[in-house]
Amino acid sequence: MTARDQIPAPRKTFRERQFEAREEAILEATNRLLASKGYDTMVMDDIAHEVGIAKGSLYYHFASKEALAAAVMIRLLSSTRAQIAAQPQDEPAIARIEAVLDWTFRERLAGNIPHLPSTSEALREHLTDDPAYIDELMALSDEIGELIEQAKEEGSINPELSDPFILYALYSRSCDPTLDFLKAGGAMSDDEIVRQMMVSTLNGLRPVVEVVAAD
Amino acid sequence: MTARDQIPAPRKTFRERQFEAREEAILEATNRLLASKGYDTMVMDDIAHEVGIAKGSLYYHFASKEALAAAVMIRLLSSTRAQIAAQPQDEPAIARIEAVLDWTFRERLAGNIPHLPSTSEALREHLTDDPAYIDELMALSDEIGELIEQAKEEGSINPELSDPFILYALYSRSCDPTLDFLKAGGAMSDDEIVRQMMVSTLNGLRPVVEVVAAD
DNA sequence: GTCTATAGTCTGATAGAC
DNA sequence: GTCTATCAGACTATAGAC
Repeated sequence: MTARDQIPAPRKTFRERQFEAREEAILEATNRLLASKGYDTMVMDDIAHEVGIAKGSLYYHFASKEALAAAVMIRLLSSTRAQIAAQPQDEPAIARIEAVLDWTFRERLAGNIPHLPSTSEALREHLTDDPAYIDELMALSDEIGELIEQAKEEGSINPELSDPFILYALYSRSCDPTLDFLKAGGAMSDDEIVRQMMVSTLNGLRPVVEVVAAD
Repeated sequence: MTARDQIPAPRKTFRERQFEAREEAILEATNRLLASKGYDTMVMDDIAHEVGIAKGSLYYHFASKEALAAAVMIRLLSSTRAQIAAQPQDEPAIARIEAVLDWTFRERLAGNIPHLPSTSEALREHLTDDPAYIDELMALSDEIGELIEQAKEEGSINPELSDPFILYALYSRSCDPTLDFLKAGGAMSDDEIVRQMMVSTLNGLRPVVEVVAAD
């Protein structure tokens, strides 16, 4: 903003770079642990051990376990938004919803997504008090809401289902434990699991076909 | 088993009756608390206070918090089985599935069902080690599996969805957080919530209607 | 009332970026 | 030479099962 604009201010010292890299490593490790153990079971020592740093250092980067978990969740929301943004704008809305859902299922199967459902009560409260989290969640919900509206206009979603219902249903499918059960069962390939999840989810939202008697 | 069988009910019965009544009261209170607060948030003092007994007395009836929660879950499974059993045998299987699902949603909305999804990791492990719970769960799963098979034979379920998938999907819908979100939103009546849940769930399982071009 | 688990703090030392 | 992120790890405080 000053006359010094000639220097684009990439004044990132190596120190800052390392600081950020470590922070990213902490987030990455926490993400993994959250996906595998869940919030309650994961203890701060686990994270410290996984990253290979002292527990105290964690608190250099994040004020609390909850704040750390919140940062991970925000990261998840924003990578989901990135997926939406990456969809070709000329595709019909329903196809874009489908693609994002497909991506979500596959990420879940790969163990890259911390599961919200078993999120602790304490964490949920903290989350709803975190403006950064709320902002990100609202932004994502708006974007999905937009897709839902478009898909309805295109006639590819059942109009008797309300917009909030569809939004929540999509969130719910993203966390659906069915995926974990089938994966744990080991009898189905990942592709097959995703296929059945997609089929039943999308058919559930599709408009009902009126079968007219042909006489 | 002894010669004393001639006396069918010694005065112990009264005591037993009270014991059982108290046990039922504990289960009822725990059920309520589990439904409203969830497992982690619910502390043993809550239960003792709710029932109006000393905390120590809880341990006279149940060995641990987990055992108590397990007993509540078994109770839930068996009341679900009772619902299935109460369905008229001459109805098509899909109608019976529909009726049980409807009952489940309404019980949830009424706050009578402890929500499984936020079940803690520790509890889940305990549950899977509890033969009584496993037995009940398997029995219920068998009964639902039976209905699924029948419904498939009747042509009312999409044959490209596997039986385990459908079973898990039904369990999943029973715990679907969408219900809680919509209820919390307050913008929809209970009937409307149930209607949309039913529509999307059942359409998701229904066979795909082939639309044949009419030329 | 007892005991355990664990989030979170404090300390004093250290290496290395500035 | 100073500052800063880090270390190891003992320590406190608290909640909650039992």
